[in-house]
Amino acid sequence: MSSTTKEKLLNSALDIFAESGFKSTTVQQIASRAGANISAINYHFGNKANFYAEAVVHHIKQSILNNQDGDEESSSPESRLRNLIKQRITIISKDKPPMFIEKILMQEMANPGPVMDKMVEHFIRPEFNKLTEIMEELLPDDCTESEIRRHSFSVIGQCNFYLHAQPILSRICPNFEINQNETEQLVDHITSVCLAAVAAEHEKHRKI
Amino acid sequence: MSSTTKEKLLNSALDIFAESGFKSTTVQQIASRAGANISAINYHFGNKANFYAEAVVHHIKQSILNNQDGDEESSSPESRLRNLIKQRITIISKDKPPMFIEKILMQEMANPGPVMDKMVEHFIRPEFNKLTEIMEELLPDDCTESEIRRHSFSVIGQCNFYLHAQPILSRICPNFEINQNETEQLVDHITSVCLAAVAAEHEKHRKI
DNA sequence: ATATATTTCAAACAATTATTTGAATCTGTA
DNA sequence: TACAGATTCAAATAATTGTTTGAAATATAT
Repeated sequence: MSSTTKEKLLNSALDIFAESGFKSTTVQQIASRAGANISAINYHFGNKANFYAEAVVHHIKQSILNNQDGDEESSSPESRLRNLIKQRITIISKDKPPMFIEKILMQEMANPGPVMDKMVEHFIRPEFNKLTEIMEELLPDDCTESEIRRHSFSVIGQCNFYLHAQPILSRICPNFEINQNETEQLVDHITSVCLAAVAAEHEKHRKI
Repeated sequence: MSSTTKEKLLNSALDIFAESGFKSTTVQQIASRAGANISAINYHFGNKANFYAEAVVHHIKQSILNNQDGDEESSSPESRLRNLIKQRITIISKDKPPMFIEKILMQEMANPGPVMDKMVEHFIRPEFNKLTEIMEELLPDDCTESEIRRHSFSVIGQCNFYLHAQPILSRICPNFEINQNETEQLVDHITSVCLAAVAAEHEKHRKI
């Protein structure tokens, strides 16, 4: 429990930024929650914007370390796809309400800044590349780059909806709750939708 | 060109709010662009928050009026699905870069406020209901509510990805441009993915 | 133990910004 | 024309907030 002020600031920062956004969050709030003086932020990080950026990458790196479970490179592309979808959807029930990084991502999508680039490089692009590899294996060999890309986007789009559209979901389907059971059903659903699409693509290319 | 100050304010508001978000937007900016005095906003709308809300619903209602093209209630559920997807995707190329309302929606998703409720009631729920009806027709009769819902979400998720993840897309696939041609291909793709999933669902229910 | 560097803190600073105010101007009406 | 209400405007207000400052406290190294 001997964390430095700098660490305490970094830890207090993310959930407040995630909850209220960069602009609405005051350095006072963060400093208070960290039990630190206001000027500690400028002392350790220079200014608010840089502090925000450092806090985000700090937590991204940390969450990457935590989620480095075996990737089972060997298994079939089908089960690797399922696994990727599961990892993404599971964030909802595992992270419970928080999902700080996803909320930050939302804000950066609505209002892109320098932090968006860091998020893309640190965890979006790697995951997208992994997904693309899987789809390349699954789809017919004569699929174009564009076709593969569209199938990848279909996977991401379906997953992200549940991660990012919670405020819509809770209003449109108040009884819809993503518990452990629903999570499994979602993973099954999205996986079979994507695999059905893959099968249809094979069918189409066979006819030609 | 004889628009009242109130109208000029409403028209100048949305794109600035969409671009910078509620908090970052200053009433000064909007008043300047409208060629109005700052106090006009408080005079006509009471305060900034209410002005923001009124501006959003004003433009939602207006855009609903503009997009009230024939809905062809009679045609097949397949073509109605395709049509719904097309309408949604076409926003990108039709609205060109702006897409003010979608940007506002993004911000409300990242940081929900009273405006989110109005957006849900005014155009999200109606569209969702329409989609649900279509999916009910397409899917096997013994599909559960939950299954139908998941299929609907798959449609929305895929569409919304292109509407909302532009900042990610432009970074991850700099050469990916959604022009007229790509729009058509996207509509085709999403439609066939969803119909393939529907077909698979029929297949599954037949076996049981 | 002393000197040096680092870190913390309360207070001040400077800039921004939503909102109010009260006079001036315009608009329609009798 | 003259009057009443609505609207516009420049200026003032009040509150917030990121940043700076310089002294005090703490840690580090000699």
